[in-house]
Amino acid sequence: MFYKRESNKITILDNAQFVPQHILECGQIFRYKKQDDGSYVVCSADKRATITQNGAEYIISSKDIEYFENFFDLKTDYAKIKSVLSAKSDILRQATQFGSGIRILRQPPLEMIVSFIISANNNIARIQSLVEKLCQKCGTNMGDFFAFPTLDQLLTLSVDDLRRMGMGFRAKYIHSTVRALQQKNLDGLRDMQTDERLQYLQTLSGIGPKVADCIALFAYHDMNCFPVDVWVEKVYNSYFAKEAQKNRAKIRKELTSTFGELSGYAQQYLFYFKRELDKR
DNA sequence: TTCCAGGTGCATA
DNA sequence: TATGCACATGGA
Repeated sequence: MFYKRESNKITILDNAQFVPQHILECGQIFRYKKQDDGSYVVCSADKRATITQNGAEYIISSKDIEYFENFFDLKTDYAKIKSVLSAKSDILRQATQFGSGIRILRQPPLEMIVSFIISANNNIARIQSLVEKLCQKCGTNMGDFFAFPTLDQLLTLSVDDLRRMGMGFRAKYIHSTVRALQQKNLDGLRDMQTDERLQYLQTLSGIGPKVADCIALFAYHDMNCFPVDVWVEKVYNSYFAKEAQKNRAKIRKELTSTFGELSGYAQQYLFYFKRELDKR
């Protein structure tokens, strides 16, 4: 075990397998904040945790510690995954080294569905601010933070309410999708095969192939998925393409056939690697 | 001012 | 099946 769980905290003993910056800043979660002292506050559904550093160790503190043990996917061996991916190509070796502490979070389906509808043609800073506005507008006040809204709470919002928050053309997508979800048990999607799950998700308004992949990956931990966005397009054309390719379906097909059931992991290492490098 | 952001939906050929 | 364009908004 690389971590120790107690009643209200988890101590990460091996920081080669857990780096908060890598985990939180690789684009899979929008509800986190870095504090002035370097610690992080992370929110998911109606739960909250803080991550602080103590020498070579990280401490995750929360009153819902079992939830966050699962949330951070602590039972998966990422050393093994990185080792397999590194052997695939030089760029994967570099990417897994660069984002060595990445872990794919296990997040609530409803929160991922709404958040990634908001993500369409949007930038990460703005997605974060819109998700936070949504929580403040109709999520439960937990004292020191606002919970992500429940389906019932989301159902109280009109298209105009959503527009006033700044959702733009996504307002009607969210409005329509939360209504469709009244008839659906989102936990039932856990038992589906990859294609069936993606197919269902794409029947929802505002969800196309890329957003469906993100939801499957971050809410259902389906590692057969490889979301292709502008950044993955850059990754593909920089490191994998024989000739320039803009067709995202073709890019996805080739990359999933390269990485198989480790696709989701590979996607996050590559996304984080390319995006951070281009920022500099 | 113009461009761009973790795309999708819809019309057209 | 494939391509092109509109869609809101705010930061760089």
